[in-house]
Order: sequence, then C-alpha cells, then structure tokens
Amino acid sequence: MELRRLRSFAAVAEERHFGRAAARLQVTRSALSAQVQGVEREVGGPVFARTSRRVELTCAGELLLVEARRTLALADRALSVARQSVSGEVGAVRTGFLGVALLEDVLTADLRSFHRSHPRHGRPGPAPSFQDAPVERHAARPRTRHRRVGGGDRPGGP
Amino acid sequence: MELRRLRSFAAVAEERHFGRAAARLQVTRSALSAQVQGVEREVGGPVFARTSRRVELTCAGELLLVEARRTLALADRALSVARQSVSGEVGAVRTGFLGVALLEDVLTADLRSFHRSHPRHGRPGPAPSFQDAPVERHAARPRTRHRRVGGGDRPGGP
DNA sequence: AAAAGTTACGTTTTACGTAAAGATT
DNA sequence: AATCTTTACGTAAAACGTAACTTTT
Repeated sequence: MELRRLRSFAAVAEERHFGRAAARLQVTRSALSAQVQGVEREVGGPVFARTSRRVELTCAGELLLVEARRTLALADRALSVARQSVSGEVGAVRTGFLGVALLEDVLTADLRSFHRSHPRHGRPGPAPSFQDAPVERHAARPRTRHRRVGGGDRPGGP
Repeated sequence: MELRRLRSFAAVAEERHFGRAAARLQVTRSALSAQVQGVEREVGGPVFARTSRRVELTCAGELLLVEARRTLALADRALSVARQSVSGEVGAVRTGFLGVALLEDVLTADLRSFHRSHPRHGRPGPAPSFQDAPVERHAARPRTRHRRVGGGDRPGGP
C-alpha cells in the first residue's frame, strides 16, 4: 500500500464525496476513482458503500481510515524531522567553555533564546551522532562566537 | 514522501549496504540508488554518508530511520486491519439466545475458540458499524447455527 | 436536464533493468 | 583485479486527463 492511495482514500472518506475529494487533491475524479479501486483491490473488498448520491464507509473503511490517518501523520512527521535535522533545527548542542566571564553574557542568552524557540527539542529517538556536523569548540578557540542555532527556513519546500 | 522510498531508505539503512538492500527488496542497485536519491531530494540533504566501502547514516538519516520504521509498521497494520475486517476477523460479535440448552454447548465453545485464536481482538479504534454485514439473529431463527468466525485465509495476497 | 461515479483510451510521468563508468580497496 | 555505487538510456508500468457512458434525482 502506497501513501498516495491512503491519501486518496482518506480524502474521499472525509469528504464523503469523490468530486470534493478530487478537488482537494487537485486531481480528476477518474484518477481518484482508480486510486480508490486500487485500495480496494489491496484490501480485498470494498471500503466505500456507493449508494446513489452518497458515499458511506464500510466497516473495513472505518477501520482503515483510523489507521490511514495515523500513517499519513507519521509519514509527514518523518519528513519534517529529517528536514529539520538537515537544516540544523534538531540535534544535540555540544559546547565547552574556557572563561565564565566570556560566556555568561553571550552563550546563556543564546541558549535561552534557543529553548524559547524550540520547546520540544528533547524528543524521543536516538542521540544524534554528528559525524558530519563539525562542532565548534569554545575551549579550543575561545574567541570564536558559537554558532547561531535555529531560526533558519528549511529549503526544499514544495 | 511515498512508502516505496521509505522502504528503500530503511533497507539500505539497516543493511548498511546497497547491494544487500537491493537483494532484500528484489530490485537492482540502480533502482535503489534512484529511490534513495529521491529521499534525499525530498529531505533536502544527505541521509547517508557514502564513505568508500561503507554506508553510514547521517544525523538526519538516524532520525528518519526511526520515523520511517514506525510509518512502515503503521502502514502494514492499516492494510492488515482492513483485510481482516473484510474477511470477518475484526469486528463486533453480536448474538442473541433463545434457549440456554441449545447454545451453551456450541456457542460458548466457539466463543472460547475465537478468543483463543484472536487474543488482541479488543483493540483501539471506532466501533464497527456493520452497515453492510448482516447479523444473524439466533432469537429470530433459533435453528440457524451461528456463523463460524475467523479461520479463513484472506484473499488478495501478493 | 443535472449531478455523481465509472469506464475507455491516449499521453505523460515514474520506476525499472541492462550496461557502462567512476571510485576505492 | 574486485567490489560497490552511480550514471546513461531504452523499456515497462503507473498515474493522469479528456471524453463518453450509466445511473439516480
């Protein structure tokens, strides 16, 4: 089962109307009809009860809708997390310090700002390895300002 | 992002080897390479660090792998639940009774058998509506044996 | 007649495999 | 030389849109 099909199914299920769902997905009704038929082939039975002038969910369709929504949400999340990672919005922040006087006015202010703008930074998942992202070391180069974190728009958007 | 791409990515991430992943997915290496490149285009950056003779995950790849596995598992579950529903393995069991003597030796045995073979029957999700599945009423037709539940192979397999 | 979903069919897009190339051990 | 990934390119499958068809109001 591909996400395209789950998206097609969910749109029809939520609109309870092929025409509106097709408009929402920006495809024609015939394309949408084919996708839904693909879903029903995979499922092995109907997910919609096409009564005249009305599209209702079958029992299998009700169950599928719940799971389809979860799956689609999780897929969006997967892409979002990965995108944030490449744009530097998700990851560990490693730093060191040499002189307290040097840092307390700059570093703490930026960390505060970071936590304000990224309240859910500490999320489940493995610890980032940072094999690619070089870490600036304040101890080794005390005069180097630590890199600004977050705030960048992520590229590659639709 | 389509599931095909997440499957390709996850296979390479788990095998840490394009050749083995391609064999697992039963496609050629070139097709797999193209899918992974598609993932990286969508993500906006590399998910693998192709060092010579070794494929390692980048930070974004590590995060994506966690979410990809969840998404793929959920998609499988969605299809499975819907398939079980059309084959009658998931749903509510409605019944009635007329004479205890008639039922206690047959109905209870079948219910016991059903619960043995479907221990996780009571799962989250909306209550099945059964607008399509007709319910046999023992009270109305006492002599009708209640329908056997479960045990059927589901059609539509790959 | 109007609206909704499906089918038929030609076109475009996507995915795939074979073969060759580039890179690394 | 041998292994592994990528690129080039022709082919097959999938998705799409236009238009015609069926059914229902």
